[in-house]
Amino acid sequence: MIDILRQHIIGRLGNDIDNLETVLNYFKPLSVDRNQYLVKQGEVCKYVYFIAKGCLQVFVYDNEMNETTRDIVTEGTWCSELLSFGSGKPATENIRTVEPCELLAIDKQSFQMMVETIPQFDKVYKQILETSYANSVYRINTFVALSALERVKWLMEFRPKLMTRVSSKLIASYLGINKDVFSRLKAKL
Amino acid sequence: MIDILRQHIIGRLGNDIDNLETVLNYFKPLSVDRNQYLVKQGEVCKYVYFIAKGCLQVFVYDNEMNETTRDIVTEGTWCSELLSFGSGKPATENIRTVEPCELLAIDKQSFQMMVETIPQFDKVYKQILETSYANSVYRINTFVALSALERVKWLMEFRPKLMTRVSSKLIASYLGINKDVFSRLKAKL
DNA sequence: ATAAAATGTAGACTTTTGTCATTGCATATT
DNA sequence: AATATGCAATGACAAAAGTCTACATTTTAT
Repeated sequence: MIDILRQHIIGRLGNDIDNLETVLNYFKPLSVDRNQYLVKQGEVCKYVYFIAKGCLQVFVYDNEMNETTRDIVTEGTWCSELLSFGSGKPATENIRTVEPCELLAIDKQSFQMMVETIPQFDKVYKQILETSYANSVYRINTFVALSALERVKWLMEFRPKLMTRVSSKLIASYLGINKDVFSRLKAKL
Repeated sequence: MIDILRQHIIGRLGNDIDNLETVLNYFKPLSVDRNQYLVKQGEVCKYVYFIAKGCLQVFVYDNEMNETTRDIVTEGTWCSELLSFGSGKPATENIRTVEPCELLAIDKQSFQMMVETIPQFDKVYKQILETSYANSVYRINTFVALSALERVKWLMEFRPKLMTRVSSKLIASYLGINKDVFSRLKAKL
């Protein structure tokens, strides 16, 4: 399992990293059932997770406990409530497993030790932050002006695998449209 | 004008900074007319701007040249297409003055020299990035699930000054709703 | 100061989206 | 195996949002 992370890091920083194996030892492998919370709104996010296998939902609750999903994240990527992880302040979002997952978790202390051990690793946090920011910006610029139908088309073009992998309910909350509407629009296409 | 930036930096890093005045000298003051582009989609963003006075619009064009506004930024804050500035890749967004502006601009070379001169300044980039990310996340989680009316209410609660300061057209493109709808909803409240 | 251009509002109408109730199906639970 | 639970699809209807036109007003440019 750890090999997936090894490949990921080599892909980003190159394979001339001295203490790569030491670094990898900082990560704790976790097997998690589906529908388990990794992060809860209001609590501090203590880990950054690398998803070796599975799928996570990043979302918030509104007043009526409806879910709005900001992101659906699958294997080969990082996931965390970064701002809480970085600052130690309460998280503003929830993260929950959508499927049984294989995760590699690193806590803040280890993360900081890692940064000291391997100067290059400082870049990783920055890279994750920049990627996260880029995704958010993209999402705002893409979604805000799109109609429900256009959002569905977007999904089918750019994240087609999600259509079959996760529930319609989840996708609807990701697209910001009603689940009944989503069902109808799918039928239309 | 430079004093506004001085105060801003002191407010963030404290006033025990050795070379503060040297740092401030890196910034070029700019007076810009309204409706001038600071950054264009497709071109590289070469500066980070501090807004001493005025108002900027951060937006994208869609296929029909409609504008979608991701942010409206006023004095006392930083503004840039950070990802382009950081990577040297083409910008994905446009930035344009909404009013005549007094800006303080710093280019990348100066920015990097500054980071070397004042180690603390490394934090500034990270802070700007984190703040930008936090804003984006907030915006997604807030807006995606809100109706047009709720978005207008949100604006009146959290950014009431914009209502009188900038055009309804601009606000509508910021809220992601039609300008006629925006006009009607305002009348309702 | 004046003309030109852009903006804001309003009404009538169309289209899109949301809500609710119903049904069938699949998946857990005991 | 029987029951409960959650999810997806559909129809009927209500509500919201978008479009288009017209017109008044404000702002900008000359």
